[in-house]
Amino acid sequence: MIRPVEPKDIDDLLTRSRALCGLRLGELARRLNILPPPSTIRGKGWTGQLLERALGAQAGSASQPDFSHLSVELKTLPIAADGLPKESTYVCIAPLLPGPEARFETSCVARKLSRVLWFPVEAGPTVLTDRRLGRAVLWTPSSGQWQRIRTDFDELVELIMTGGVEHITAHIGEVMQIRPKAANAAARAKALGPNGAPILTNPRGFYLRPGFTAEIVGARVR
DNA sequence: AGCTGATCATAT
DNA sequence: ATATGATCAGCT
Repeated sequence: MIRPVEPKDIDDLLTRSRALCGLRLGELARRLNILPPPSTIRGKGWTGQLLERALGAQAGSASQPDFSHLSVELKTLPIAADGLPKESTYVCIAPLLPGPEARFETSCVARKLSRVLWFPVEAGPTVLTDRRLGRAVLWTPSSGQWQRIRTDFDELVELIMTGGVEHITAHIGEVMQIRPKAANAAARAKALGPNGAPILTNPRGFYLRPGFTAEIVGARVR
């Protein structure tokens, strides 16, 4: 295995994914001739990018699902020693101005979450290269899950589109929240201000809460 | 101990 | 600056 091509269909993708179950990240990186980062703090997105390579996803920062021809988004999910997701999961950038992205049906949230291949990965104190891959789960939201996602989306986007972006905190939302998503707190993006006038604010992103992703992958509780 | 706000790397 | 991939780390 050096640089796999795109999987031809969903079954192909799942077969490849299952073949990686139990593998340590260091071994996978070695097979792909990819160097591990010096530390997790300097390699926050490394695990996800490693899996993209391993499964033949299209690299790049296009606003498309990782496997666009299959409409499948790939997400790694860090699992702590207790079997539960350790972190929230970034979904996409939150719209700060009116437009198609502000309506749920045509939002990045709907596009990204319609089909997700969740890849559990050991997290915690172990060194990055010793972490093992888990069993991948292909997920499409149930009607109830869509409903909960949409309720949070609508509440959050309504706040933004009425000029209340500065009032948003990560406390809002049952399964999905909005948090800063930027290089740092000084980054600015154009948004709708309180009086309909444009303002500059820190860019935000949608994140799925750990409790929700635990439900999705059927994380064990001990 | 969990969560929110902040941050790190890479590509376009 | 905007998008992708995420985890860090201080505060409650």
